[in-house]
This record gives sequence, structure tokens and C-alpha cells, in this order.
Amino acid sequence: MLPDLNLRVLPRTVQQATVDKLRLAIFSGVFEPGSRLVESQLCVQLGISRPSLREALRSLAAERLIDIVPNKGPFIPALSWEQVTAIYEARELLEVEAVGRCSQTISQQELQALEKALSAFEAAASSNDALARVTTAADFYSIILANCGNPILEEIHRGLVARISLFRSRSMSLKGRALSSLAEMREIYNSIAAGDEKAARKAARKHVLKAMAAAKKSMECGN
Amino acid sequence: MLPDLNLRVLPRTVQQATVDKLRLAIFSGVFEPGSRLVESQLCVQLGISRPSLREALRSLAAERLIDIVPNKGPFIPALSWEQVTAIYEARELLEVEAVGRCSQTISQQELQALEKALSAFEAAASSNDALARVTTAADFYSIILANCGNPILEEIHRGLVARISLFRSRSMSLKGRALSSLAEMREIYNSIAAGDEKAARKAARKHVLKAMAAAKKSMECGN
DNA sequence: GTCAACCAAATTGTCAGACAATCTTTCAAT
DNA sequence: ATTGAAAGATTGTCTGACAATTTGGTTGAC
Repeated sequence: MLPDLNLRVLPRTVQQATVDKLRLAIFSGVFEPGSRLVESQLCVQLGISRPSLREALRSLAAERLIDIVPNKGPFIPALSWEQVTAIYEARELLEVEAVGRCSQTISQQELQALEKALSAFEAAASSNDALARVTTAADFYSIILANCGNPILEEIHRGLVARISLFRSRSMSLKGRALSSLAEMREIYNSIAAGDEKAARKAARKHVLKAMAAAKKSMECGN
Repeated sequence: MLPDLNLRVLPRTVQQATVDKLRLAIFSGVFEPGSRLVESQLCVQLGISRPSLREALRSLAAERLIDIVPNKGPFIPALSWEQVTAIYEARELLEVEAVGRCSQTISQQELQALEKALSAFEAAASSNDALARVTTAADFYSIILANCGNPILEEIHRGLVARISLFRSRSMSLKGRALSSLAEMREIYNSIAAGDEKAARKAARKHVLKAMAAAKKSMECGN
């Protein structure tokens, strides 16, 4: 009998779990941009000790998900529009490249997974679940980046998208943006499925630029 | 009288100083790739406490300059050639874009600084100082990346170059590579000075590809 | 009433020490 | 030689402490 079979390869430490929790909290907008994170409060809320928390915070700071100012402590960065633009531009550069490569190298099996992810986003786009829209869209990109043949591009892209997650969820809530996004993603998918690299790159570029425009719009209105 | 005027904006903490020290040590090849870093030893060597050290290590791990395996601890990653290739490819993508942008936006003053950096590398290329070659070359790129109009590209590029610093210094010690590199960099500089974006991108791509080839060569020989 | 200086509370930076969990190595037994 | 177990080393985590710095409010002078 195997009462407690555990195939977990890497044991999860408290600090890792904390990083994941905090990252998710930041994604979800639990913390107001610009607001300070008080160590002692977080310790209690997370049920961990201050050293463990501080280690987790250093990780997040290195990921640029939080800023730490000496003697003032960590806080959620309030990105300026210029910074957001710079991130979107970098994302464009990476994503266009990844989509282009992906169109040439993706396997049939992964292509089916991509189609499935597109369907999932389609369902979410029609719903009112803002979180589902963002996560299903993220799954779609994730498959593309995982099949571009370069794990570094994937890694960097994930980091960039993480930093603008709030803008993405806000802009995705913009009226009509989800459906527009769906059309653009379908275009990307079709180009990849057809193995048309040039069209795929073009579609990817268009998609990011439109996403950036939507983010700008949502930023001007909401704030 | 102002006996102790201090214009330092951000106070340096032990943690920050430790990250910088360790980063530099990793750059310099003080630690063998694949070797483990023992916390208690580093504490003594650096003269700091274990919590402070661990915070610094978490930062470095997030930068991917070290790996931390749960219950085994931190160690210097031994990059495979595939990983190095992936990093060089990502570097190519970013650097070509940055050089292209830079050629269109750089100011006269910064252009002079770039020329000066090129001269510095020229001097280093003829010398036997391997470290000087790497640092002066890094200064050259640094100016380009700082003037590409997108701080995110700069940030990502710095991170990538840091991860392959050992390969760069090794390949830069290859016979003839420094002079070849100088020629390529001069071509980049001339294209930027001429404001010729297309030529600048082409030269930048060529340079990275040659650097990658040199890195591969040095990897096969030396190891 | 406004502004400055100053004091007190809150928060961070850093350290020391401790202990359990886990990994590594050594050594003995089969 | 392979296996197994015990001993040592190392990491993961917590508690507690204290100095340095920031923050906020109070007091006092003008």
C-alpha cells in the first residue's frame, strides 16, 4: 500500500510558497499601487516569521514586482505610463519573435493545446469573469512562448507580463476589448496553424499594439 | 562649514552591498560553475550574519545568477551550451533593437561618450588585461542600451549579459577575438554615428552572432 | 494662526542563537 | 561490492533583540 506517495520532486519551502502567494496577491490587485507593505503586518497575515518574509520580499524585488526603498521598506510600484509603454514595447519585441518562431516549430499536439486555450479564452471573453479572461489569455501566450524554442524568451516574457498584470486586467474589462482581443488572437492562431511566419509576426505585433492602446485608454479613464 | 556633506540619495544596506560583492565575484569567476555556496562560509568571509546573506542570495537567485535547490542550498549554475545559445539569441534580439533605436535617437554628447568608450576598448583590446577588455566592452554596450529610449530593454539586457559574463571573458581571451570584436564594434559605432538604422542593426546582429560563435569555440576548447 | 523644532511611536536593518528537517559521508555488515 | 545505518554537516525556519531611520504629532515661538 502506498498511503502517502509523493512524487513531488522539489520540496516547497515556506519562502517559495510566500513568494507565490504574494505574487498572486499583487496580480489580483490586493495591494494598491503605491501602497506600502508593512513587514510585521504581512508576517501575521501570512503566518510566517519576519526573516522568511524578508527573503520572499527580496525575491519579489529582484523580479521588480515590488520596490524596496532602504529604511522605508517595500511597496507596490505605481508605474507611470512611460514605464508601462516601455514594458509593452519590450513585450512586443519578444512576443513577435516568439510567435514567429513558434509558427515554424510547434508540434501538432501543442497546436491542439493552443486551439483549446483559444476556445477557453473565447468562453471567458463572453463571460463577466474578468479574472478568467486574463488567466485564459495568459495560458494562450504561455503555450506560444513555451514552444518558441527559446526558454529565455519565455522567462523574460513571463516577467514582463507579470509587471503589467493590473493594466491587462483593467484593459481587458474595457467594453469590447475582450472580443477584439479574441479576434486578434484567432488571427495569431490561424497564422501559426498555417505555418505562415510573416503573417504570424504581423498579427502578433498588431495584437500587442492594440493591447497597449487599450491599456492606455483604461489608464486615462480609470485613473 | 559642512564637515560631512553626504549627497547619497539611497543609503546602502548590508544586503545591497552583499549582492553587489557576490555578483562581482561571480562575474570574476571566483566561484567555479557548478560549485556550491555554503552559507556559513560566506557569512564569515563577508563578515555578515546569515539572515542578511540569505536575503542577498534570494536576490541573486531571482536574477538567475545562482540557483537555489531546496535543502541543498545555493550553487553557481553550470550553463549548458543550449542555455548559453538561448541567452545569446535573446541578447541578439534586444541588442539589435537597441542599436537600431539608438541610431535614431542618440544625442551628440552621448555619441561622443560612445566614441570614447570605443577608444577605451581599443586600448584594452591591444593589452593583455582580460578584465579590462570585458569591462570596456560592457561600457560600450551600456551607453547604447542607455540611449535606446527604453529602460526596460536596458534592464533585461544587463541581466542577460551578466549571466554569460564568464563565457564572454573566456571568448574575449581567444586569440584574435578582441581585435575582431573591435572591428565589429567600430562598424556599429559608425552606423550609429551616420544615423543609418538598417546598417546599425545589421552590424549589431553580426557582432552578436560572432560573439556567440567565439563563445562556442572557447567552450569546446577550454572545457 | 502658522511655522519650526523636537520628541515619541512605528518601522526597518541587522544580528545572535537555537532547533528541526534534510542531505552527505562514513563505516560497518552482509 | 552493495546495502544499510549512524554521524556530521548544511539548510530551513523561528524567536527575540536592539540600533538606526523614518513618520507623525505635539509643543513652543513668532
